[in-house]
Amino acid sequence: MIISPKEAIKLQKELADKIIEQNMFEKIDYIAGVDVSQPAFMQQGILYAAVCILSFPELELVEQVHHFQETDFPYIPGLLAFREAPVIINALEKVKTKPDIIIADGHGISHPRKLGIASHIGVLTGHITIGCAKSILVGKPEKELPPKKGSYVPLIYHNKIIGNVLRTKDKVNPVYVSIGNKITLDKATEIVLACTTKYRLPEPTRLAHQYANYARKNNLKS
DNA sequence: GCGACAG
DNA sequence: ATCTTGTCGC
Ligand SMILES: [Mg+2]
Repeated sequence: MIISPKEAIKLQKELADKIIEQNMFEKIDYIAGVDVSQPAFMQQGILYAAVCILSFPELELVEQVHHFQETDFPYIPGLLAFREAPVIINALEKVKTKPDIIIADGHGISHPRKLGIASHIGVLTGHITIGCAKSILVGKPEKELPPKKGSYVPLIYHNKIIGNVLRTKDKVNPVYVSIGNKITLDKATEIVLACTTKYRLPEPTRLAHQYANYARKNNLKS
């Protein structure tokens, strides 16, 4: 029962209606970063997912887990979640320290059908999620982005604001922040910036990427 | 029909 | 996404 791209698109349209664009949290003590690592140019193969839990606002690593499994779904722009979300969700179930917010490496509602991987994970798990992508899938920046860290401009698609283009480091390419689930764009942007130190990517996602890569290269089991 | 196109 | 050392710019 391998879901087809056509069925995947239909499912995205249904799940998109379940997204809540309001802050559904009160306190933020722990933030998780999730990402996936895979062998070069392997459409079919094993995917390693990593979840890094950081204390907030200290940003100290308090727990990290990984999980790996085979995949059959190829990478198709717009359908990334059907390839990466399964292993990520399984990894999340191994975590002891339940995160208040999850930041995913990819888009949230800044997606052709409003259901990028961050929203996909949010709707399926009920978690509060934020999308933080490294490049644009759809939309265009409203105007030129100033070079200073902390500056941001709206990401526009069909004349609507779907996210924010955020500069997380002086004179370095920005990241694209969007609502995943149960949070507002303003709060999501504020949190991503608060999670940023000396690198382009926010610490949760940066560390998850690093650990997923480490787990895969060292054939970590479990 | 053509071009764009997260990771 | 990943491969992979040195090298250029701030
Ligand atoms: Mg990734």
